[in-house]
Amino acid sequence: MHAYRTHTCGQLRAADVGQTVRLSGWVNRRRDHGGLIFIDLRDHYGITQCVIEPDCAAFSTVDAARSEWVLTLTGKVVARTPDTVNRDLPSGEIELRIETAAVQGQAQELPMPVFGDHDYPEETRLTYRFLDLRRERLHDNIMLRANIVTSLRRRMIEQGFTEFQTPILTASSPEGARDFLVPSRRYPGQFYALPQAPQQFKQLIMVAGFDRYFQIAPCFRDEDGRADRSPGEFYQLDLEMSFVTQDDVFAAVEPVLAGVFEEFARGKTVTKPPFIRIPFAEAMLKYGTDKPDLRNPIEIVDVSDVFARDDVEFKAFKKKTVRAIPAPGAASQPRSFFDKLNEWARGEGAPGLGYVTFEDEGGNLVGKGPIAKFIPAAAQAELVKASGIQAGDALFFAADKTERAASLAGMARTRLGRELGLIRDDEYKFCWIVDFPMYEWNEDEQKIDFSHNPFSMPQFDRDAFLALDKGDRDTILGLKAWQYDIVCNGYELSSGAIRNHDPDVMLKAFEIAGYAREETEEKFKGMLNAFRYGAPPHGGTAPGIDRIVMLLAGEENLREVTMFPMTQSAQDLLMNAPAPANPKQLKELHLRVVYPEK
RNA sequence: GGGGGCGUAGCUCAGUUGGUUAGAGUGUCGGCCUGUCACGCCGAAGGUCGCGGGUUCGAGCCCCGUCGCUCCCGCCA
Repeated sequence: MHAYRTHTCGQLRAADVGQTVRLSGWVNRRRDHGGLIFIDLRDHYGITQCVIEPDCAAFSTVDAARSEWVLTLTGKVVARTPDTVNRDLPSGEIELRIETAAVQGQAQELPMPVFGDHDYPEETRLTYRFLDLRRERLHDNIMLRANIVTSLRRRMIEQGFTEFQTPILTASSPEGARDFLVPSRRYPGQFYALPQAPQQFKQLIMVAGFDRYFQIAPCFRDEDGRADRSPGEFYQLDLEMSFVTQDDVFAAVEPVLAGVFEEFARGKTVTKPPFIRIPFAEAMLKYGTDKPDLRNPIEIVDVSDVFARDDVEFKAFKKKTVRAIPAPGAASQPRSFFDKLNEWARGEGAPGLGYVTFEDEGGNLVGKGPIAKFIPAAAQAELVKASGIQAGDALFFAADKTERAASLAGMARTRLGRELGLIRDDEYKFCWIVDFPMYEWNEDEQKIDFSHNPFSMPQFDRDAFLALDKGDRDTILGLKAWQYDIVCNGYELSSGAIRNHDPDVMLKAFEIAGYAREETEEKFKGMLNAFRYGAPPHGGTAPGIDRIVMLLAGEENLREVTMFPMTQSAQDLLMNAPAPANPKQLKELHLRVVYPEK
């Protein structure tokens, strides 16, 4: 007989009755009836009830065992009597009658019980992650993650992509997030950087002629965390293809994502390809964000013109961008509902959130509420027409400079959707956001910045682009890029582009963003050089693995789908990182620590 | 870097207007219990009320500071 087990704890059934078997696992639960002890033995595969009576030689061993001790139990599989069958347990028709018992590992009093589905503070869960990972919810989430990754790999390989590894120790990149730096021992004062993404490598792989690349790639960015953004590191399904247009990339990615979501959606509906494409500008108008949750039926409309009318006397909205957010059925909400939203808007830095409710009076929709009296019937009729609202609905207004009005309207849309219960939670709704602006105006530094990915190809004639100069500011800020995001249920799942593979256009693109040609040459030497020896047109994208798993697991926090996450403040409480380096290490690396003052 | 929430027994939490000895559940330990599966019953131990300072006759509670976790803003090509 095997030293530890003949079966797993999830394996034994009525058909195994009579066999002598050996199980190993953790004590999930111990029930002591004095003369009779039940042990629920748990391993990765399941739970089997084991029972022992006092006349057995192993009794004292089992009697001493406590929760989470690791035991090896040997004995006969017996059928439970009909009245003691446990229907909730796959192994519930049988139990193991313990004959011998061995303790493989004891457990101290637990800082966090494994049994049960109670919530525990993040700090405890992270410090004792190995215990948390034993618990059903996290254990299942991590297995789901593994299965999703396997499925993604299979789907990519089936589409003719090849997985390549790229370096972890590489060069720092300008633009983008803060880098993690790794000091060089051999070159005093010089540093490697961890890749923010394998961006340049995958483009070099295309130049090298490999045609279709993918990788489950670790990415490192030294930025602060959020619920949907791990601090420090995360994983992407990084992919790149040669000789493709935007449509080709979409056609390659859609079946992979739709497929993997179908596979793991557990009954929820998934958008069928092709996913709809929403231009960035339209998304900002209709949804007030570039990552709209399309499960929310509310669509924002611009009503600046209505409030600009001479017969509308509401001064607060004059000469501003005014966006209207229809709130279906909200007219019947109590006054407190509107007050709460107004208070929330103030908290977001807005002057407030005006509203008009609409009711049917003799076949006409009539506006009610604090600001309705400033809007004459003709203007109200225009609001109704523009927003498509009906009797019993309300219309909220966000008024400000265009960008702020759009953003506030977007947040109000999300909030209203949630509070009015308009968002179905049994759907995964995908869309592409396309036609991102290439550049944006940096108000603080009074300069032009890359809006998103500096490696994207501008949607503009090559010669005309090369001829742009400072005087063409409006043209430059109006430029679109071959740049696209995939959004699902309000989460940005993926960002990608058709790349700029033309060294002249690339130098020009960086020059517009304020980088001297020499600087760009220096920073991107490897890639620019490669582009001068025959570069194919190419493009790709990189769906975030962690967010995909989070969505499919129905979680709202990445730590629930990450095996060993850091805290929001980027500490690893289990391994105790970061930690001071010892003097010998520092000396070898030619480093001296200068602590911040105060 | 900034704002909000939280921090009381191993764990989850309650704790009144600032007032006697800070409670409950769970876990732990001891006793009883042969069919439980959140087993049950009896009993016990267990507290730097995150930390430091202040106000007060008196602080878990009020004030100031600080630390940690978390959510958000900034940041995230």
